[in-house]
Amino acid sequence: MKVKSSTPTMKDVAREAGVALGTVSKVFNDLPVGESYRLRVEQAAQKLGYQVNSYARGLRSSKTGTVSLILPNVTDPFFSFMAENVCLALSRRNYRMLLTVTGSNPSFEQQCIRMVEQNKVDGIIGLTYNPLLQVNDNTPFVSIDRNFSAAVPCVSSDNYAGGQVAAEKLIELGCRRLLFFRIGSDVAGEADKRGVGFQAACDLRGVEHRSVVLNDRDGYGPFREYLQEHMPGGTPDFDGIFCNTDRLATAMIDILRQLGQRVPEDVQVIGFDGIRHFGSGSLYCSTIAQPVPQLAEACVDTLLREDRSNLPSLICLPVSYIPGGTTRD
Amino acid sequence: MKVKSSTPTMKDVAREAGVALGTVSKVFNDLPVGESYRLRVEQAAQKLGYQVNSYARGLRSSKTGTVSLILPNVTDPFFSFMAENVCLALSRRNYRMLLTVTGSNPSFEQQCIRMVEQNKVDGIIGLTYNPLLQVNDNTPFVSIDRNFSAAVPCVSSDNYAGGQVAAEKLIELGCRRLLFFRIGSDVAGEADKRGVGFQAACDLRGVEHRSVVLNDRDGYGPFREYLQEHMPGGTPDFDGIFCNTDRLATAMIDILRQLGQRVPEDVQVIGFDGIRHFGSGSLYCSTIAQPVPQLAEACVDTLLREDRSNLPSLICLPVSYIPGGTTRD
DNA sequence: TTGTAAGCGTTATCAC
DNA sequence: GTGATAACGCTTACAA
Repeated sequence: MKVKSSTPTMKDVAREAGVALGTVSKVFNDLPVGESYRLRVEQAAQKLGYQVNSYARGLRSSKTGTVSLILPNVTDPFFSFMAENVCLALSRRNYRMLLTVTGSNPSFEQQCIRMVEQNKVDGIIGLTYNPLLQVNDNTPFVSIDRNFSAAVPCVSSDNYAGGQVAAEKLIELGCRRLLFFRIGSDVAGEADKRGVGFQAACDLRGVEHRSVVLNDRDGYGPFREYLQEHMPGGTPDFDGIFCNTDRLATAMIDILRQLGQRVPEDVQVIGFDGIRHFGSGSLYCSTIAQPVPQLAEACVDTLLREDRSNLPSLICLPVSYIPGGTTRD
Repeated sequence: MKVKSSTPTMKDVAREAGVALGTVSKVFNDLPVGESYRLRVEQAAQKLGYQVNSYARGLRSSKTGTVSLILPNVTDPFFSFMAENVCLALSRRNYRMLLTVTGSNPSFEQQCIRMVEQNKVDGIIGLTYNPLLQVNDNTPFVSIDRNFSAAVPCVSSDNYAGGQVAAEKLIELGCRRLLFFRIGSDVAGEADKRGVGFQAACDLRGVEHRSVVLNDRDGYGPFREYLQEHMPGGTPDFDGIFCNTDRLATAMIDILRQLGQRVPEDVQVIGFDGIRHFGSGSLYCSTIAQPVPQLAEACVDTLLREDRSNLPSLICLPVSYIPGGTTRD
């Protein structure tokens, strides 16, 4: 399976083709070259198995064909799906992906940025939690779900609309006493709009709603307590819950069932993300699905745009409601 | 959040520190340098925010500090967990990870190898399905789960022992009529030993066992039919199933339940991998868990070893049985 | 349109 | 131990 080879250089190709070094370079950069020359160079390159050395090219022209993706982790299905789609979108454009997982550690995030800057990538796509992140001005950066400033394009789902749709669906399906559960980091992000949209839609329709908002470090305990306390005599004083992620939703569904409630008969639940079961591909819950392939494409597209003079500061992609068995539809 | 900077070079650091260029280089390569000089250089570098340009270094010394990981996908929890752990293991050693997903497409796998070779990575860790994969002899390569030849180190779980343990557990828990279900690619791999170990252990204990072995493209249909056909009058003629992956196990458990069987009361099931539920972190089934962090560490360790003269051709790491509710323990 | 030559930032080889 | 200098493989003016 292994194969010998003493990596040929442009000089070798030039000699083989009987042309000058510069001509070979031009061929590989799609610059105008006499057709007969181009052919000879291509044949010579083929014969020698030549490939441009991207480090030499990177050194000379600061174009490395590499983009760095920075993610908190890649075990969460949303992130791993994102990683896969970014990787594919980059492959299509003949770019490579440098992946770094930060464990949501702000200082490590900063360190990663430094490391990839040193590595001279053509750009960075980051889903980070460090609000003070310092990124070198000449490294194109696209943020996922976090709006740093107008100068840094942010790609996200239409979280606000997603929250609205969740509320409308629950109401349409008969709910009148709604709950919004949210757990996440303290860092402000686009995802916060899920709750805002949800509440706005409830208010608009005059439907009662309450919120429980926690930080990651609180764990699910307070949610459980809330649910328990709001079931006097075993009957819940709520009939629908919108959770800010599918992960939270599945956890809440488990708790509800443990507490003797039926989902979706007694309580309907909608999550957010559109995570699918690893085996069957079915949903864990009814959900507002994020368009991950499109998000990935938008990130790559925005990052690699030729003209970076006036980039959009926010790119919002439409979400879609998908029934997943935890609502009565 | 953005910050100005016109990337300083070694020359700048040298000037700032009042030393020669070569001295700066030595400091950054941990070569012997007078202590006072080292200090001055470090201060100057700090002050200027200098970082070595890894492309220049890569061009000159062919050490790029980058390793490529090639995986079929990163949405399968086993692969994504692997990716994350490889990434972390590399980060610890100050290496970057270039990730490529191949979609199990053999020709694309080959193309990826070419691409990363062009990118001059320090090594490749690959989980591939192309049996004819051509890898440049001077690019260190470590294979996951596939034994190409003695020259290519392969890292895998102790699949044989895992199969044995699965059989022993099921027998210990009262099973007497066992089934082995396997689905996967045609390409021979270490994972094939799961079935071998299972069967050997059954034979050793004189316990009846049958196998159903399918190819990915067959889908689960034939398994369902097999199960149905082997339940005359609703009573299965088997009482334990070992599946070659957790994914398959969860699918079979679903089917068994649809067919009116109770798991684990009527039929006990053990899977392989140790995949955990994305939300709760609980297992999907009783399983033979692969030591993914250790596998990742072993890959990186083997790939980056200084002395590559006599590498092991196979590194087998111990697996462990974990009850997950689909066995009676 | 083609060939020549000067670097890009590092590392490594020498004299000092 | 330290400091000039020649590569590494490529791109890109610029000259032919």
